[in-house]
Amino acid sequence: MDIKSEISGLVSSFIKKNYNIETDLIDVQLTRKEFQGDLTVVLFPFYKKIEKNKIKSLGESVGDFLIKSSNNISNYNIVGGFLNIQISDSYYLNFLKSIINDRNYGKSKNSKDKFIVEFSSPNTNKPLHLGHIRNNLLGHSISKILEANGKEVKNVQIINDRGIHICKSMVAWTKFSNGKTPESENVKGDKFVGDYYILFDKVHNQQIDDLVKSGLDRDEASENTEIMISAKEELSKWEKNDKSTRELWKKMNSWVYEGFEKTYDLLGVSFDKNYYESDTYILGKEIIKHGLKSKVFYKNKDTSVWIDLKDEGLDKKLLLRSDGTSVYMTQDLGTAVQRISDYKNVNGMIYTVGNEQDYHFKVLFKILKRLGYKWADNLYHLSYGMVDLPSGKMKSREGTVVDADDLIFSLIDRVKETSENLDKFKMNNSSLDYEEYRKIALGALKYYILKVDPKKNILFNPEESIDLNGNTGPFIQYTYVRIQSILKKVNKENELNIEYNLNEKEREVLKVIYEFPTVVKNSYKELSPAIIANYLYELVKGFNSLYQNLNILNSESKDSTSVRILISKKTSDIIESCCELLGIELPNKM
RNA sequence: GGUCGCGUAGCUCAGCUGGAUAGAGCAUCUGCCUUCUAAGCAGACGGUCAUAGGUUCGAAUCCUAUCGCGAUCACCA
Repeated sequence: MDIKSEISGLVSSFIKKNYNIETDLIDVQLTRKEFQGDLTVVLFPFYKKIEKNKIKSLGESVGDFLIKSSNNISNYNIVGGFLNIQISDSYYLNFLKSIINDRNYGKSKNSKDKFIVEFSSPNTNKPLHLGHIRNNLLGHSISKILEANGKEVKNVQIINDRGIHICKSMVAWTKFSNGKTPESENVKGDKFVGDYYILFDKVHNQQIDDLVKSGLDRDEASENTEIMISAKEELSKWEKNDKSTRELWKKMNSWVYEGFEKTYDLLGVSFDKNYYESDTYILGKEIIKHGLKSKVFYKNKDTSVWIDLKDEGLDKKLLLRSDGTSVYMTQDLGTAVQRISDYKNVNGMIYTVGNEQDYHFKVLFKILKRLGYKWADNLYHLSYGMVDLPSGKMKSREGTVVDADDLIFSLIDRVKETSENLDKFKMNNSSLDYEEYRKIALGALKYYILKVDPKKNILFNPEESIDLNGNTGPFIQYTYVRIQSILKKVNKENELNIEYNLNEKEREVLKVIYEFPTVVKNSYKELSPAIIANYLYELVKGFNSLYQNLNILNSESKDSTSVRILISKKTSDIIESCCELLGIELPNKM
């Protein structure tokens, strides 16, 4: 039985019996580091029921009672209104013994719940950037966290593969490429297509300037440049299913997908299924039709379709343009319904999308509910803050967007350089493999991004902000690698003597290990990888302190050696588990 | 203007459903490489938790107002 609930139960029954005080759930919490003890019962609430000067004697009698009735409790002390309870060494040691070979420690048994997690969801007109990195890392990590909590998880993305933005790239390519391809130029496909999108913008702006010179006002000019008109024609041809347009569209999108795949590989993410807006908008339109029939939606005079959500504190929302074409919301309705019917019996769906779309998802979920879908109650928008740069926001127009691939490769270079300057490698004239540099660089990036609460904005300085020292991914990887080299030196299983007296540092680490299952649950409840990341740091820091200050091997007694080896082993297991939840790979050497 | 989110050390961030003297890392300064890897350890310095009220035995945490920053309120996605 969990020791917390054991104490909670003992205390409340004791107080009821001896003081005749009915209590709510007794709050048992972890004792703060500065004080002696492991768990703390807060006695302040009893101020109301008994006189203040009797609190201490109340605490004492509770403490004495606890020691008498549980052999897991070895001691207690009272500071102010806090009853600090010390858990016996044998409890910790038995606990360690019981989990030492449990590779799934902290994870829940399969509950057969099925979840869909959507993330990434790019446009197909340009490469992935830093914002997508945060999205991908969050989505991937949440997916792993759900799995650790016993859910069956499907990872999906919705690819925005149609619209004016793709047509822009298509027009620019047709006009200016002379038939060049990613292969012929040896450029990554998404980058290749993105470059034509940029080229479109450049030509477009020139033509605007020309038109302005000839007397048009700027807004008008921007709608009427030669190249923009071509793009619109291309879009309309696409809508009409024009064969050559569709073929070009397919070709250029396939280039982009190839490029995306490479970036996903680099990030270590993958998807069970991709959805395409070019498919789902059709279903979306069907849903609108039904919604009109059932009067959930209404038609304006101009034949555009709307929903009125004013009575829910929201506004009216457009669902179909007057020309019958679909909008963002139309497609999202279709996508949601499609997914649920694809996967059947879905218990929850999580959308990993930036917080600029908070309102959109509020409305989407409301609409689905009004349409009568029962599962609409189980939709969750995992909303995250923007990634800002020291220079301000990322703006594609100003060229301040940080390209995902570029960023990753420059990080790998930096890690390599830093590593080569470390004394340990210089002195032995040795170095690491590229594979290790890659893992370290990505570990740094992933940890850096995931340790921040998802809903907060991140300030990202590509030059300076990823350190390799301190509270970073590499620190965690480094600790892990050191533990492996300890464990390599001892290959025999060590017997654990339950009579052993733990010292303070050992207790510290065991306390943290004890908390792991709670942390996994919390990160699921809050949908926050940051909880895992911050926990991981606490564990690793505690362990390092133990590691450095005590001679783990060859220590004064056989017992202390075996305790420390087992702690090392379990710490290493938990680091592995946490890193898996965060998508961080662990190097073999550092 | 309406709605939503954020504001904690010089910088980047933790702080779980209210609990003890508000915690880390970076930066600055002091020690520690003959022990298992110094990408480390031990320590110093650094705070009016945006501000003002309120609830409470107790508030960074909950409520209200104000200020600051951001997002959003499109027949864009």
